[in-house]
Amino acid sequence: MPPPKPPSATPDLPAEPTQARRFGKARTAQASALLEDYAELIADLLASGGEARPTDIARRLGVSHATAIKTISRLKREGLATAKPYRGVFLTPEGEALADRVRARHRLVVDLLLRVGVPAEAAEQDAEGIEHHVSDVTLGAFSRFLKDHP
Amino acid sequence: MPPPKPPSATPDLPAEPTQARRFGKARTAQASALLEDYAELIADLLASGGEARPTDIARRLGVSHATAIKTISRLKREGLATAKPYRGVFLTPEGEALADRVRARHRLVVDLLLRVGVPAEAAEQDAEGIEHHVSDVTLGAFSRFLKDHP
DNA sequence: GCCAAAGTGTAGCCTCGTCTACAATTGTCA
DNA sequence: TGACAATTGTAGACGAGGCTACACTTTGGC
Repeated sequence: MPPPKPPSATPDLPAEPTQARRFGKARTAQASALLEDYAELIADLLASGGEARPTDIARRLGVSHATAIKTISRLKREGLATAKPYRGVFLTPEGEALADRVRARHRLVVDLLLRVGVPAEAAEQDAEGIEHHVSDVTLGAFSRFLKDHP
Repeated sequence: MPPPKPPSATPDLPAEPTQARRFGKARTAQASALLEDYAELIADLLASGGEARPTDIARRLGVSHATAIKTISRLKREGLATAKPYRGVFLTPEGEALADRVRARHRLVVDLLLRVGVPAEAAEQDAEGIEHHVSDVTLGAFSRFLKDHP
């Protein structure tokens, strides 16, 4: 490859740092996505059934119980959950706060999708993946849009 | 934990299989996200600069060149790209098709976000993460919404 | 009271995506 | 022409997230 192309081989695309930052953020967002899903699900189970058991969590998420247990360990490591052996999982205050935020965001994303005409089934499905990448700014815009276009 | 709760410990949440399917899909979507980003970027570089070099790709994506090269290998393994040592990267027809699809989807997602009032900067940023989780059904809805609400 | 089934936990393995460090190639310019 | 700087490629490590297989608790029902 020719070295003398002075600064970059691609003059017209957006400045690299911007694009790199964007991709990087999308990558890190994905990293916390799993924990968010777990927190939300645990909160749901606790609220409705009273118990959050690894096997139930695994079944809901479509993974093996071993995987669920491993991720629950990570949740504990990050201070989001507590669990004593053979005793079910609970959320710490931070875990609950996270779950609340996630739940609100999920609802908002689904509502927005429905509002722009996405069928319910697809809205739920896609929201599961989309929600983890919606920034607060965008969330605010969604909420405003829904208020103005009921 | 009590064994005799007949079918499940959580009676009121949506049926497990549905939810598991949703999460599973979100997980696999994320798996192809990287390849999609690479394909799109390579197409951009090829179109504008004429060359797609591993180092440029790495810089744009904000990763080390080693990471880029490894991912390019995967692209080749999956039949999306071709590359000879020290000679730059090119897309196969399938790779180009993928890039086209990804680019169109990206544009549609950004447009939709802008249309509902998301600031340009946030729209671009969030779209980078969101686009990989937007199904064809949802994409169709977006396109219809934009046509009906110009 | 015991016991078998269900749930829980552990170990070991795999792939992906990322990195750093080191080796090899290229191509210009002195 | 040959050396040097940049690019490219390779090796090895690591953590996340997944799985299967195997071991250990718990607990209701007999």
